[in-house]
Amino acid sequence: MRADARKNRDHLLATAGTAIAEHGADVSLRDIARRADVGLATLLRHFPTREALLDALLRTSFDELTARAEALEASDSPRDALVSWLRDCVAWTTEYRGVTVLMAAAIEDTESALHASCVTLRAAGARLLARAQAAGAARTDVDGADLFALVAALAWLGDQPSLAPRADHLFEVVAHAIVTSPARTGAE
Amino acid sequence: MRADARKNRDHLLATAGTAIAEHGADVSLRDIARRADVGLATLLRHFPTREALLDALLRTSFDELTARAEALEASDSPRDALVSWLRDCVAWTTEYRGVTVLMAAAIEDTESALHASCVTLRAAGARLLARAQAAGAARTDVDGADLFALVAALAWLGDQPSLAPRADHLFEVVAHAIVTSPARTGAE
DNA sequence: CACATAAACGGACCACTGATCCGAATATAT
DNA sequence: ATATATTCGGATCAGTGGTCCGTTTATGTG
Repeated sequence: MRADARKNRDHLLATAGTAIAEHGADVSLRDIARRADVGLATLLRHFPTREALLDALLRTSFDELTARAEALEASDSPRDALVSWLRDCVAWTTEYRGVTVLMAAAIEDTESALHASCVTLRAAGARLLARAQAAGAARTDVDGADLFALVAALAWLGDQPSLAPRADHLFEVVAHAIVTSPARTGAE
Repeated sequence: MRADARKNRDHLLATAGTAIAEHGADVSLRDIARRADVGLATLLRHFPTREALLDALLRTSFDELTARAEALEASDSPRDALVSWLRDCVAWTTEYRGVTVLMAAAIEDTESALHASCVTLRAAGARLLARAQAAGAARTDVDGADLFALVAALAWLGDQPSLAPRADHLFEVVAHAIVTSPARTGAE
């Protein structure tokens, strides 16, 4: 890749990061390009779709989340590991308002640039869930896809300004519905 | 109101109903106008915003849901009354894809044409919840706003094509999290 | 029935969106 | 220094919700 192209790409990524953090994931691509002192066509050449841009932007976060899931697989409490990882997932999405809808669309759209990352994330969650289930610490009638959907719904909830104040509390309620009751997570 | 205006209004409402049922609540207003053989300006004069159009379109459904809630207040099982009403709410939104997001935005936007209907609905749910709580059949740490948010999240889940297959199952999971455990609802 | 007037209509327009094209500018290798 | 392949971005397109204003039309009064 040519040096100037690389510079533009990096600059665009940085600009997109702040723009999305400020105005949500459906900010105008033209605005991002403008703020990066670059033509819209340039942005679209580097990132042909909004999904592609987000994928590049969120890839490291994705990787951190999956890495954290793997680390937690060695934890001594499968229940706490699961709940705490789920909490991290939901909390992470609050950084980038609007990303949840795109992820939900991407998980079953193999064409989407976000598809692979979403599938990986779901698999990581599924492993944590399976471990908790094996330890008798989680309902056995939910699977990885259920978990993904539930996290997405809770994240969406946090994205809606009017519902966001309830998000944390409802996370606890829903989390208790998944992990089996013996000992409460102690967070409420 | 002049006779021709009334006719246009009714025709627009009918056309909007089918258009939204087909393509979701964010279908192009221009399309609706076109299909109704009417100028976009005419649609926007009758219904100045998309919310206003939806409010007119969904008002009867809203009223049916609140009426049903009131009827259920006399039921002999506060727990079943609550769960079955919640199920109805979620099921209803599947008729009009995309309406959930607008309702979530409207519940705290007093300017929105949907605001009043949403507030009424939330109040109806809150009464059913309070009754269940009084009967010891529901968690006491959730309120009407929590209920509204939870229903919205589950409805949103059903709106996402990739997550929709899980919606029914997850409704049961979440419902069990709200009503207290003594007797399962028997739906799983 | 004819006509005046108030009401409703809709085409033309605006600013905005994502997207595409292609001539101009430019970095890089020879 | 030059040739070439790469990158750039302005112009343009079809689409969106929204507004304006001249034209049409329904309606009730003389």
